[in-house]
Amino acid sequence: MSQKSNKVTFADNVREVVRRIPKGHVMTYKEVATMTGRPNAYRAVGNILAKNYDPNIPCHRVIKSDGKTGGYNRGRNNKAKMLKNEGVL
DNA sequence: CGTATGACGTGCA
DNA sequence: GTGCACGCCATAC
Repeated sequence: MSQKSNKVTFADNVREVVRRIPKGHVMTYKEVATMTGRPNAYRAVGNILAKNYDPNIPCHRVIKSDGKTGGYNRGRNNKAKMLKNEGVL
């Protein structure tokens, strides 16, 4: 645990948090930022995901505070559709 | 080290 | 209700 010699950067934290999001649940960038400890760094959160979106990370479960899907793969793909497919209204 | 960028958020007109 | 501009944080170059 605890990252000893491993440098945990904001990106690592964000990825971990996003990966912890259960199916049928979505979080806003601000929420994720708050979970990482930087409630005002929602900007960095989007930046991290934007540059380091992994296939194991449901970044599509991360939406905007407006309830909009925001973006996924540098685009909009069918984020809203896939979310609905998972059980997110 | 400084600048630029980015999948955002909020406020105001 | 919609559109524009500014602000914030971290990473990359």
